[in-house]
Amino acid sequence: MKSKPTTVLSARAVLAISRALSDPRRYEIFRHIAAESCTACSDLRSALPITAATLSHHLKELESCGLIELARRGKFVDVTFCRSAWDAYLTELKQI
Amino acid sequence: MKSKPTTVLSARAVLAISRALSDPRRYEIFRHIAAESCTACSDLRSALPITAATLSHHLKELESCGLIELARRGKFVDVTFCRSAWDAYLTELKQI
DNA sequence: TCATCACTTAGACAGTTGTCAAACTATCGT
DNA sequence: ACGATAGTTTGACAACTGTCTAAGTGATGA
Repeated sequence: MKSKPTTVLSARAVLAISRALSDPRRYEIFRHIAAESCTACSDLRSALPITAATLSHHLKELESCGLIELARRGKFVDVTFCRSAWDAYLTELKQI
Repeated sequence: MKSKPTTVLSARAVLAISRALSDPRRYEIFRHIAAESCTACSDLRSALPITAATLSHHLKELESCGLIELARRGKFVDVTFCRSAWDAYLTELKQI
């Protein structure tokens, strides 16, 4: 009996996630987001020594591989961790 | 009670492995190795469309992050999958 | 010993990527 | 309407990386 209803990830998707995690800064950003589950963009900026432009770039990378979601809320941008994508990724790796 | 006696990976080690897996070709090579558990270098060459030099480069990358081990056996090089490193990596990621 | 085989090293090149400053867009408060 | 705030886009640059060819190393077999 399978207890995981997670989506199956293509090889491309797995690679995209691995690539996203392979940068030190992006990895740290990602861990912050995952730990908080949902953060404001500006919280990340004050927590990490990083330019707004660079943070924006990294967030877009993390979003494009499905690990996070970005949503505008007025002036701000909410960042939410997509645990389902993360679980799917781990499930895929576990098969190795 | 912990059932996993795996080594704890530093953040650097995790990053090194993620980086190693982020290249399409290297990922494919790695999966071959993991599937076979132990292969000869030349088997990989015949299984993948790749130059000897490039393969050598990728194997060294995979070795330097601890995912595989390389051992000379006469003319040949044996490639073995280090499951303990892989398990340690997954354990680390699972904590996210 | 000599040619071949299996792989490594060195060097070069093209493409990618992380980074920042500066200019831009959009929203909020006054 | 205006200025401040939050984030994005653009453009540029340096550093890195994957790839190949060519030359080198070392073992094997005749």
